[in-house]
Amino acid sequence: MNAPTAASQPRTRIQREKRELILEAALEVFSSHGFRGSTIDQIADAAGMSKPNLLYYFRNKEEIFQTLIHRLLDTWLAPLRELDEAGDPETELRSYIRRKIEMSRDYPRESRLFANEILQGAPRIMEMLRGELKPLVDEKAKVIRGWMRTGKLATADPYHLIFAIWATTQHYADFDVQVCAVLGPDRGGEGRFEDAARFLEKLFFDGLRPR
Amino acid sequence: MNAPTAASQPRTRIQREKRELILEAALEVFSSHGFRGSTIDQIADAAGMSKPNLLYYFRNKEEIFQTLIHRLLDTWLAPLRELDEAGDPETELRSYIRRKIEMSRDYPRESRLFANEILQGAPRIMEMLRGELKPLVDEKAKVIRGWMRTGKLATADPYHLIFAIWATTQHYADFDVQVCAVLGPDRGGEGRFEDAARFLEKLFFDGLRPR
DNA sequence: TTAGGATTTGTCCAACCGGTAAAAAATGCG
DNA sequence: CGCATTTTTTACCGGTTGGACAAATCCTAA
Repeated sequence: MNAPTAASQPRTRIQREKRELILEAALEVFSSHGFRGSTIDQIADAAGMSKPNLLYYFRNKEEIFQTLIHRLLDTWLAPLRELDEAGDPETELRSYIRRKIEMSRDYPRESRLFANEILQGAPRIMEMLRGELKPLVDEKAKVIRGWMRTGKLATADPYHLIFAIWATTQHYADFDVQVCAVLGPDRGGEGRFEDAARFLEKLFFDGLRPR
Repeated sequence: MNAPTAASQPRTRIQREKRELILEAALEVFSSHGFRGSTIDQIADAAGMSKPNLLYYFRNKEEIFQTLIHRLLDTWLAPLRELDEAGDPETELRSYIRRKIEMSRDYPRESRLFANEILQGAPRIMEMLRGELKPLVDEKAKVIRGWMRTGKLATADPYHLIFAIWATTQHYADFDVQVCAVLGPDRGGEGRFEDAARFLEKLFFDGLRPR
């Protein structure tokens, strides 16, 4: 009687497993074609089931996307949340940069999913940006400003600093094909993430002016 | 007799004007929905004509996209081309950053067009990346490495430096809605580009470690 | 074992999408 | 003007897409 699409919590083992399977497939498909560019058939294929079967677990395409992106947000924001006011500013920011580069290496699909959505004007996640992202950034911007006031960090706009860290680190996930095309076949190996991390830590703390 | 779709050069005044009109509309539509997410109807609407009429000027959707992106590439790479080996390294890089930020402010659609395409694996522009972008970056990377050897610039990987400049500056075009959502209504005005330029110049040259 | 719910499949549909064909209208030129 | 050429419109087509629905099958607990 109870269709799983109506249930907020899956009732059976199968429902839990299949919903996971679908979300994994949806991540794969949505992250590489965007919302409009992805079809339910593609997701169903990737999940190894028929379209009607998939639609038994999710009301529609929109609901798959929403479920997926809401579930991923916490993972995605985790590195920023871990920024610890009590820690040493330089150490904290260095490991934030490192963690973000590792996320680009290990979870590029998640990065591209968000990038795709924001690029198209974030019509489906604007709430999340204002409701969860902004408060978190506001909070951490205060922390960074506090660090700057102690003199342990040069004074700069903390918001643009956070943007700069996002941009540079996520670049290696979102624009991976470009990075690889420019670096060429010899330098395009897995080492690029380690190189990027080293470069960025140096750039962010020392800058380009020789000392 | 001669259909304009077969002609490399438009023959009449109307053909020149209408093709321009279509490309302008296509930029608007492609840049905000990506290739697959855009429909010929949307572009035709934006250009104020019917779909068959549009298809009188371009063979198909693919040709509109290719024409558009090839025409835009030069504009897009112009700032990097202007990097002058003979100039002062710091001045040259500062104005490169400024120009790129100005491009994000003045031509955000062009930035998003490329971003959208690269995010989805660059299936339609991979040739351009390898054939035009890589050689240019290789050349400019050599220039930057030369500057570093003179001691006027700290030593760092020039490729990752270029990536970092692209990432941070284009972020303000590609992720504009996120930037605005995080900065909030009070700081979301046009000043954000000027703030960004100031922040980035300082970051790239001085870094975050207090002096 | 078996009834009742959970799951899966096959079938179908209306809207949309890229693109074509041909007729109609507008344009330009001698 | 008269006529050829260019441009626009109308009508249409085959394929795809999101989604509905009911029949068939599977599972599980009593």
